[in-house]
Amino acid sequence: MEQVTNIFQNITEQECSQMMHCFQAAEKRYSAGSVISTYSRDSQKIGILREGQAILVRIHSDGRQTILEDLHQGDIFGEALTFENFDIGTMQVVCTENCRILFFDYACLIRRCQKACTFHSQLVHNSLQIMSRKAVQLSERLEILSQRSIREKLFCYFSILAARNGRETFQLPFSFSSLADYLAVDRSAMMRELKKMKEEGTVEVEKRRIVTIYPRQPF
Amino acid sequence: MEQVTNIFQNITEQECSQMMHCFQAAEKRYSAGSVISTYSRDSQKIGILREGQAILVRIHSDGRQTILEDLHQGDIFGEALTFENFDIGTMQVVCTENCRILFFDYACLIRRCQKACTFHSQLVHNSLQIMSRKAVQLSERLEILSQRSIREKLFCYFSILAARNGRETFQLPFSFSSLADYLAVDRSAMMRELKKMKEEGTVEVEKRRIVTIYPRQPF
DNA sequence: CTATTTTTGTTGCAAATGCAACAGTGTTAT
DNA sequence: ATAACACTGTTGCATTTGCAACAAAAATAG
Repeated sequence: MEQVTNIFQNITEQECSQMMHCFQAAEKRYSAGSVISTYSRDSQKIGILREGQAILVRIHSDGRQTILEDLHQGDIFGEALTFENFDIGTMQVVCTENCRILFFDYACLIRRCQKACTFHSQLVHNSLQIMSRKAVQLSERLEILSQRSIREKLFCYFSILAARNGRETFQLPFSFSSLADYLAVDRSAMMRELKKMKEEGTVEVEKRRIVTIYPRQPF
Repeated sequence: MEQVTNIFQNITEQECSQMMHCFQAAEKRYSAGSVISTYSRDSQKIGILREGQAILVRIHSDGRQTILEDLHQGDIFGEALTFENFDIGTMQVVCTENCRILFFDYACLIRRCQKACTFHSQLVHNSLQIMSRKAVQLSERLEILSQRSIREKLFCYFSILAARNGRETFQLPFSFSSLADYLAVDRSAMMRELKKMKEEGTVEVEKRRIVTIYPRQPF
């Protein structure tokens, strides 16, 4: 079974164009910094982030705002999907990069349309996959951030990457600066810790290539 | 619109029992510490956590394990929903409390059964709601844990609770010990910080009743 | 190729944090 | 009623961390 990253995965070109019509789909572009107003205006639409990055924010009464969710390529969003018991209009989707977004009717996703398109099951499956994979990713990062020290955070993240790669060696997916952001720690403090770990021989670092050397397990 | 916490919300009793048959549903009980083996054996089943708590863990080759997800009441899980590009059998759902779990066929959820039950849309809608609400919750905690200091973490969490309650006063949903766990900080350090904040007058604490006093916004 | 920007690597220092340990208070079980 | 247990509140101390600041290397743009 393959990994689902695209809501239209395993749906043919032909079915897609058929569906676009069926669902009254429309693609729109937004520039970095702009607010996707369709979000609050038409709660019946859901959006698929085809390209770019965005955030889902909640606006507090005092003007402060909380980031509720980070949205990346392939993510699905829409009021129909995030409704909680707070007021409509207090939430916004804001583009942090130039975005390309495909909107379509939420009702179409959850029930079959008149024409009884056969790919509906696949579409629902893909949606569920994308959302549950997101939960796993978020939980993964939560586990990392729950670690108390920088050293533990590094270890935790490294072992996830190692496991994902199936070996003790792997490539960092981003720069050390971004790594510090991802681990939510100070970059210089992280570098210092990394240096110590190298000296102690618990990791080997060469550019973005990392080799983890697990300490002997006590038992 | 109301908050969806139960996958069967807005589905009548009658439809439910009809569905149970339709979906070959079965409820099982697990005691704390036990592994839900159905998870890896029958990948076509999904589970609904009706009662209790569980975790989704990945078992590494060296015996170590990573918690991928925390599962709480109402959560949906199943291999069909969490499959990534790692081996089957390396993941387990382990009960951390006594659990009551309802299993049913995943295929039934995503496509209409022979009898064309009308509540399918509702079921799919509920599933999507539950999963997206989970993403919001996880992101919320991520934002909190991304804060650098204990003070910022407290503020961040308190303002989320305040916003949720619609006022500056609210009740902590759990003990201070649990709060420290939730914020992933040392309890005594948190108490110390809380004391400082009380002295400075930025919060009022009386048992589990918290009043946040926002500092004047600079502009 | 050169200028500019981003990333990496370092350090001193003050402040924040975790740890350990203990006492007091409240809660629950027997 | 009393014991057992969980939660709260506190403190000293060693360690870790964040911050600020700077230099060098690497990547990118013009």
